[in-house]
Amino acid sequence: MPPRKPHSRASGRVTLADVAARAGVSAISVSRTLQSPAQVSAALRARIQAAIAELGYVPDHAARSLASARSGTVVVLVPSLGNAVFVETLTAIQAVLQPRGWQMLIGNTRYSPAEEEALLLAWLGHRPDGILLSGLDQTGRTRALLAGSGAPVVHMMEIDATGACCSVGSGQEAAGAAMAGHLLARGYRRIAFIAVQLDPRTRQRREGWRQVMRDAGCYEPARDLESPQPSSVGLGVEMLEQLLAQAPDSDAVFCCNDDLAHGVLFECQRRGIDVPGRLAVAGFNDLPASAWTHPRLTTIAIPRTGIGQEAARLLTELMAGRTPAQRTIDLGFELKARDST
Amino acid sequence: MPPRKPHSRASGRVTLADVAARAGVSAISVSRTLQSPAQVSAALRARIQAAIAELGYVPDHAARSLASARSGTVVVLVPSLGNAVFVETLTAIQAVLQPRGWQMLIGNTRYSPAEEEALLLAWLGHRPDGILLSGLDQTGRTRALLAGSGAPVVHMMEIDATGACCSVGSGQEAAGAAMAGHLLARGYRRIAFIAVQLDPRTRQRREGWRQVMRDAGCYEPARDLESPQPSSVGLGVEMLEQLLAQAPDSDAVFCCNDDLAHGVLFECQRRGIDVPGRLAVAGFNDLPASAWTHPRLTTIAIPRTGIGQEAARLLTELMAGRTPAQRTIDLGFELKARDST
DNA sequence: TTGTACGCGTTATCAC
DNA sequence: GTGATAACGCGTACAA
Repeated sequence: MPPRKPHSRASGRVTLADVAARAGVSAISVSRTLQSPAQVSAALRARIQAAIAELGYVPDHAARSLASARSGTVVVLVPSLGNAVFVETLTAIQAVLQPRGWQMLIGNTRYSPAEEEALLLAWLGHRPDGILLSGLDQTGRTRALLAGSGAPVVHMMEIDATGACCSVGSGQEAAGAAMAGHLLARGYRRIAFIAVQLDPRTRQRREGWRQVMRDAGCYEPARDLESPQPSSVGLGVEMLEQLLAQAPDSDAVFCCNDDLAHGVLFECQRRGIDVPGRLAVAGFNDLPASAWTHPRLTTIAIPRTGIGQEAARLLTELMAGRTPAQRTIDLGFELKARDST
Repeated sequence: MPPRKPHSRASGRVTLADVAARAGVSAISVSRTLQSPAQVSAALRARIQAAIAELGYVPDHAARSLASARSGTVVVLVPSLGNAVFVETLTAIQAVLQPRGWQMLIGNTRYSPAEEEALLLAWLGHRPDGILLSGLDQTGRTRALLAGSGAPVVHMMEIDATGACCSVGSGQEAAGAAMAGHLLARGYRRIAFIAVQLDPRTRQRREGWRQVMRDAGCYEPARDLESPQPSSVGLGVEMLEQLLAQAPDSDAVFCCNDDLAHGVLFECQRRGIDVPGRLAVAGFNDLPASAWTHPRLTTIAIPRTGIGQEAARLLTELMAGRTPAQRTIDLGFELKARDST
């Protein structure tokens, strides 16, 4: 019985074999010119490169990934893309990974551990060589998926005191405490805190503020505001209204991030509230605009570029199979005392 | 001679075959349970799904892509991630593509056609099923790569009057003209324009403004400012200084985008320049904060969510092999006349 | 330095 | 409804 006619399922695209045929060499030589040119003689290389250019060959990532067991991708999950903090962190990560041959698979979790889990599951099919996560509050299933993936993981933004996982970030509680200290030092006593989004980092900043306020004997629940809504300039306006309604004698507001503080600043201008004379305003994150508001905004800058760089560098160490010098890197923060306090 | 011992190159991860063995079925049944459950009997399906869960099986994207000639990915290239316009467009795209089973491979071109080309080349290795681009100003090589990829392409933000390619966006020149008309209608005559970044859309907006100003006999080169720098709030401050230096009698400024306008607004407050009494200020893009600035900013809103939705929808049509009703979709814009003019 | 044989994990195809 | 077999395009291992 004659063998069944092999049915071609070829994609019609230019393959390594096509390039090889064109250059009159074997496929593996083409592969080598791309992966480790040094192993191929200059003469062959030239012929092959010409063939690649003529045919417009683009290596097939799937085939390469399957054959080499390396995908050349790194999954990066951030809670938001509308926030300069994460965008700049992504940029810094890319600056480290791209030159070393890795591509980023970006996911936006929208501050939801459930969405994070779903995103991770989806991206895991790409067999990433490494994973970069924001925060430490993953779901149980996410932890299981991470463990099962076999890929090294680095957490960004927060630091894990236990050292159980690799992390690069800033101490959020310490930062919150520092701002509270700054306001007290400037003589403010009736200091409010506006917490929105209520993600773990927001809570930690608030905890730092509460602790210092309690220690100073100044903590009053009426000045401890919160809203689960996502942060925005408009929400800052709204929260200021709420603050003025429920604790009108407050002399300072510490907003859990800069967007909120910008809204507060705008609303103060609209109402003719003098900042910082009548009300001091502080933010968190040091967004680019915060250096230019009127008055210029006092805020806390976390080293987002540094975090991205260090996290990516740490991950490349782990992906190379090396044991990093430190598993936990606290990059600190900087209090930018400007005109609004 | 005995056959060479086959060297295992298995990745050690859970595969379709592992799940099949566990469930006591063939690999293809597992595959079908995942791809087209209807083809598998309920009994088998249950056993298989249990096995999948027990083993924590995650399908290998590379193998699937290789075998099926469909990658399930769509490349989306945007000029910036620091701009709410593109972030919101991305969100809208994802809302359409994700439920239909596609993943986004995001690239940030930083307004550079050369970076766009490099990014495209890198992502093309993933054999995307479709491609979403921002703008119409691609390099020759980019066009060649696109054509060679075989994937359908939709351009966003600008519209292609020739209909040569599929595009979804707003007429930038018309929008620029509309704002010029608005300012003239409000009685301003010494209207300046601040152009930064100088991407094609900025130039088109400026062209619209110039045309209307010339027609009104009000165009003066001294009020036509430009800077190649990337847009930022700080640059707005700087450009206002420049404007006041070279054309101090200007009675209105049209900024090519809202960041710039925010900077101008802040600097006006700092200098005590009354807006809009002494100087009217207008922006472009309607960033979320623009509704809350003091005074609230007059600007032009382009339907970024609609653009993302329609572009993604159009792309899905093309990816399905259908011929879309229209290849060019102009979603228009909306002039938000607020307090700053 | 260059080439041959084979396997990576999955789905298309065809047979039962 | 279920399964056996053969690709998909490339890199690893080994041979020459």
